Amino acid sequence: MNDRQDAAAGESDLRDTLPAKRRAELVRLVRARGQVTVTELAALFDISVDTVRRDLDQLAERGLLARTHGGAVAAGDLVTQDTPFIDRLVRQKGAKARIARAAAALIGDGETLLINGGSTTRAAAAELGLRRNLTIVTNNLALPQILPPDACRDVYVMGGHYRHEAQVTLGEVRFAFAAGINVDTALIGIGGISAERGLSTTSIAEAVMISEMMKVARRSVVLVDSSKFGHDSFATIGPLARMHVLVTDEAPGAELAAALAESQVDVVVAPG
Amino acid sequence: MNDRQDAAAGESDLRDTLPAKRRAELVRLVRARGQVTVTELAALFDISVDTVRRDLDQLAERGLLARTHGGAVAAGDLVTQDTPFIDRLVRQKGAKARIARAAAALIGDGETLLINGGSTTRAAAAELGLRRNLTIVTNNLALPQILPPDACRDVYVMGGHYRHEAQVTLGEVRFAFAAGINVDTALIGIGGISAERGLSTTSIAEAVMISEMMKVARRSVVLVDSSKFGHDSFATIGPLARMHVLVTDEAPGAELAAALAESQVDVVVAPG
DNA sequence: CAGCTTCATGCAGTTTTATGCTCTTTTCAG
DNA sequence: CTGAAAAGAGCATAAAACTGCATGAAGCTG
Repeated sequence: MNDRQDAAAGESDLRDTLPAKRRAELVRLVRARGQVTVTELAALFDISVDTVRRDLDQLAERGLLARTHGGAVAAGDLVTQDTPFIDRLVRQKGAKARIARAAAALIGDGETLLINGGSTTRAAAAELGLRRNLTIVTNNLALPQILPPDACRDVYVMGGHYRHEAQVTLGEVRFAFAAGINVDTALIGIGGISAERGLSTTSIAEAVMISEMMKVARRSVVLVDSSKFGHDSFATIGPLARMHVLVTDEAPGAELAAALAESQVDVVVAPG
Repeated sequence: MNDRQDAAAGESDLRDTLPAKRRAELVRLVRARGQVTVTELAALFDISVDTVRRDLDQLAERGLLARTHGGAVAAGDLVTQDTPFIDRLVRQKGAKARIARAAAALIGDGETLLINGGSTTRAAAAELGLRRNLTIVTNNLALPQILPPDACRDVYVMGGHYRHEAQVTLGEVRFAFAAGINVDTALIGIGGISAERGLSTTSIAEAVMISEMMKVARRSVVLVDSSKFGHDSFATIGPLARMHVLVTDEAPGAELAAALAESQVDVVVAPG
């Protein structure tokens, strides 16, 4: 390793930087290079590998990068996709799978569905193996491949700008909804839900997309696990009353439960 | 930088990648090429064949690819295509990959591209690793994941009806092109080409889609291997004059060559 | 300012992971 | 049917990760 001057610009004298700035620098590095190793960073910042590891863990927790054995890579660069096969019908007992099953149970044969991105809705889609003659519209590019083929009469993918990290398209609304569709049910995964701020998600584009989806659906089913109760994501989608059914893994607390009741939302708690 | 010349752009310097990133890269590779061999990967990543095998096994377990004797193929390809063994790789290296490289060489930095479905255009897209600031619009749902991330400023996916066998969307044209786009170049893979009937492909919907794509592109580049010379697919796209450049692996015969010349089509024969 | 807490850091010991090597078994092509 | 290539099963090793702990700086409190 080099003592001081590094070849690449912007990496000179990274020693004696404050922890917070060091982490910011670290994120910049991993984004620029694509990948970094723990030992490499330790030498670069002149700190121990333990500190580097702790930094990386913390940044990974915040979703700013993806931790791997030996180092870290840029956030979107890892494959985290689940198995696209139907044998998941039995497996998995986590909250997400339970929610997925409960949500799938709400769907009847022949329905038209609108499904947005996110791992929970993806899991729900995979649980639709026993349904028939479904028509499905989605902005999740991974979904068509994992949908049980026998269950779907037609699958439509919404066009738009591709967002690499989430494998979804997010569009100028005209672009996505030009056909003017109407559906029975929208299956929506979100980022946060609270009594005060209602429903929220990570980006404004996605919030707009979800809002549009809810408008064209006769019934809006929101899938969210209990860890997101009382937590608000960046972009607000709308008030609780915008959804008709909430599917989750644990009963919400008193405040949220009251707000949901007032908004006439059916709450489905997935059985263990 | 490298002492080994890399077969394709976007595959440069795959050695010394972190295990997790290497597997992600591996998935991208197999999706782009359709299939890969163990020995080839071992050389590419500079690791032992044992490690490659373990990687492939693990990824197959997660359903991200399908394992075969000698290598692996893309997840969906095992069922739909009759791929008994990897010998197709040899054939592909001969024709498809050469065409892909030659086509990618026609693209400059900052261009806007329209790319349709098909394995040849998919291979060409994977060769764009050295380009920068591309804007890409496609109806191929597998493409966004195999496009070299550094090469693309924006990726748009066209909405429409999902066709499972080909992993593409085929739309009511309004649905797909509502935004009214205009692009520099259309990269088009087709099913057949002949002096009498011109360009053709497998389905009417796809023929309509390709026809629309060619209309909004300033330059239409058609990719087709020599086995399709003189062969007509089910649905006619239009006359030869609709395209500007033909990229193929062998010079066409006299009759077709004459027709191409008359239609003022530039013929690019990919070097061996 | 003394005493307390919090945080960041580094160190040592243990556990896990990743990798390559060898040997045997299986698969595939001619 | 036979030989070569590929796969599978152990095994050894080195790197990385995890755990608990000690240290020292910074910040807060009365």
